[in-house]
Amino acid sequence: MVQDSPSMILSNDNNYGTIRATKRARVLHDHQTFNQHVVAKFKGVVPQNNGHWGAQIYANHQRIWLGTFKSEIEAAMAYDSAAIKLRNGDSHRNFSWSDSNTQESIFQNNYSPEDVLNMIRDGSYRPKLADFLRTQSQIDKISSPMNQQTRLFHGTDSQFSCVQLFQKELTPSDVGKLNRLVIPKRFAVKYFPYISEDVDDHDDLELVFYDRNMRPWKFSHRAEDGQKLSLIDVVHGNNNGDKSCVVDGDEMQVGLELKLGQSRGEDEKELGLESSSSTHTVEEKGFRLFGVPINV
DNA sequence: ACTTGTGTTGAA
DNA sequence: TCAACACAAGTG
Repeated sequence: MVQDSPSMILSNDNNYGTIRATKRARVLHDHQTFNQHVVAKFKGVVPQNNGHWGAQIYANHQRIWLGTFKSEIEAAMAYDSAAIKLRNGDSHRNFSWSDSNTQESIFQNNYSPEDVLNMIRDGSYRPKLADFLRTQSQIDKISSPMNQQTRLFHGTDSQFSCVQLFQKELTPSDVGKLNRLVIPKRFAVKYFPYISEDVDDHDDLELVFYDRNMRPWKFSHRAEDGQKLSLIDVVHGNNNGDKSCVVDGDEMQVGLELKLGQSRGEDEKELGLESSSSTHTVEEKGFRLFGVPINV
């Protein structure tokens, strides 16, 4: 029932792209009633006496059980997912580090290590990841090729690319003490979820953007459910000393509703900012955006 | 009765 | 760290 091929190549339709799994020879054992040429295995995957496969990962001097799975491949993927969250970049992966893995790490940024582990254990991880990936590709299609500008961010524990949604030149009021960033209404309408003008039925939540240092920038918004990860960045102006604020966005999950506040002009809407980031290292040159020093 | 996952150990 | 193995705890 179990094959003894030393290696196998899987082509996948999902988002793992082409994955090559290298199996390592394993000592034969026969404590199982029959069968038993369980000959190869993935890292972090351990055979169960009933033909199922268990997944485990070691972190901080302790073994963390990830659950049991019907196939060793599922178990191997569970290990990989846990490894992405628990280890930093390094560490062996059962499946090659593809762009999907990169996307997966972005997906995981929405959750704590415990959340990720729990989702892996209760089986909700894969579906959620698939959902995220699906939404992600949808976003890529929406943004027109002309505006599509890929930028590479180097986060503290991840590296990924994203698609620029829009860019806006900062105004004096944007960098003033009003704690708000005004963006053209057309951008809000085009890229953010629709929000009703109804002032009553809504709870204030926050929309978080992450800069290249994965520092969170929280904007007041209105939401119903779900989460979203967006990116924000600052770039140099062309000729003069102007700086521009670039807002990139990658929707991670559906169900979020953004609170854009009151519409002022015919053309603009504003975003209230809570200036979330806790501690920041001081810097010399640059300016402050919502009180947060911006290096240039 | 069968499955899951922890205890434990020896090897890398 | 890591996985092999034994077996107790958990499930229905």
